[in-house]
Amino acid sequence: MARVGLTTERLVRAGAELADEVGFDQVTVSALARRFDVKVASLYSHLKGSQDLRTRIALFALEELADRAADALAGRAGRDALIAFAGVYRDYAREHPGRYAAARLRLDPEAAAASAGGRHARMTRAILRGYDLTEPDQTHAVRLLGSVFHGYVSLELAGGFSHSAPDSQETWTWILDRLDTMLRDRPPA
Amino acid sequence: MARVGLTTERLVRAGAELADEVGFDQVTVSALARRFDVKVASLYSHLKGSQDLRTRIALFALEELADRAADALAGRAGRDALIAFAGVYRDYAREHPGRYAAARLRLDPEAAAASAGGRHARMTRAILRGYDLTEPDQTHAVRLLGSVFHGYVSLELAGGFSHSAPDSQETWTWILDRLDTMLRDRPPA
DNA sequence: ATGTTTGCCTAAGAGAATTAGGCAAGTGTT
DNA sequence: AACACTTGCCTAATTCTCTTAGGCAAACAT
Repeated sequence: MARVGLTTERLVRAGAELADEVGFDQVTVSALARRFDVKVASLYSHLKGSQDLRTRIALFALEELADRAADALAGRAGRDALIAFAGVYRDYAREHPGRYAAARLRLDPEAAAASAGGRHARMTRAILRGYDLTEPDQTHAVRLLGSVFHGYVSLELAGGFSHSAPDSQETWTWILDRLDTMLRDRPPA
Repeated sequence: MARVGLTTERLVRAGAELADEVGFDQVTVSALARRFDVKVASLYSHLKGSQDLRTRIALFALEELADRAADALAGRAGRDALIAFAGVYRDYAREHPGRYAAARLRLDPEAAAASAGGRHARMTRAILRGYDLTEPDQTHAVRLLGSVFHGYVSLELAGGFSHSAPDSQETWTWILDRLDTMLRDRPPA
């Protein structure tokens, strides 16, 4: 009985790849076992079960995404930071649709607290410090940016913008441009 | 063997209710059969299977949502129309989270073509006629509104805005106000 | 070499999806 | 009212995934 060398770490990484290939919904302990050419029960030494696997993939994706966002933000501010940050989300979702879907998994409170969710929120706030917003407005803006990025990326991934002109990239640029302007302008009172 | 009177129609409606109660992901032909106190195999006279059930629930939800949106739009224009239309999405998602999730199901092209997706797009364009946008800008704006509404509603449903001030309603109003202003303003060049 | 840990196994049982084939409750004809 | 006919719901069987329990041997420490 040759040992394959399973670890939770390797399983989660492989699960993330599997998600990108077949969709996060299709990630199953059975499929993962097949991928390692191992019996299903063997995974239960490393994972609590199916739900645990999904949660771990989600946490992994959130970290990876936060790392990329942090890189993109380094040395940028204002409009540049906004564009770079937004691009990270969009690119990640297109490169890794399964992981992106995983990152949107609804986590239970304890998992959420241990997740990179907080980093994401802090980075968004950091970008907004480049704009001159009062406190409640900053929170509103955090929520707006989250909504636009997530919403756009979801719809694009679902194929919503693929069969009509103008192409998606143009709209993306247009939207970021308007958001930047909106945040810069003083509210009309 | 008393006949219960199953029909595709009744099954889909019950499936939609089930989705609202336990989540769209948990909607299963088995659960649906239990709900009608009937054996699972009996549903296969009315549905092609599990995937067919989910697709039908999605189409049902899209129609229902489009009907509500059309009602809300009747007799309104401009900013009022925007606010009413957006409110329909948000309220629907909060009243019927399972159906809303169903409506976001990725449909195969033929199902998508037969869906109310086109009505949704046309209504969004109708709202934008109240603003003075050139053609490409109108398409960009359709996509922006879709992204914001969907993104906001998803995040709110996932509990993203529930544990911090200011409350979600305030942000919602703030966002719609900014969108209205943005669409009204001539672009800065 | 020896004992301990532990990685992967076999076995077994439950729930979900799907297909094939059967009987009786309805429906329509005469 | 009796006829066949359609069809709604059934039983039965197969496949697949998830999960737990318990076992053997490989890796590791000494």
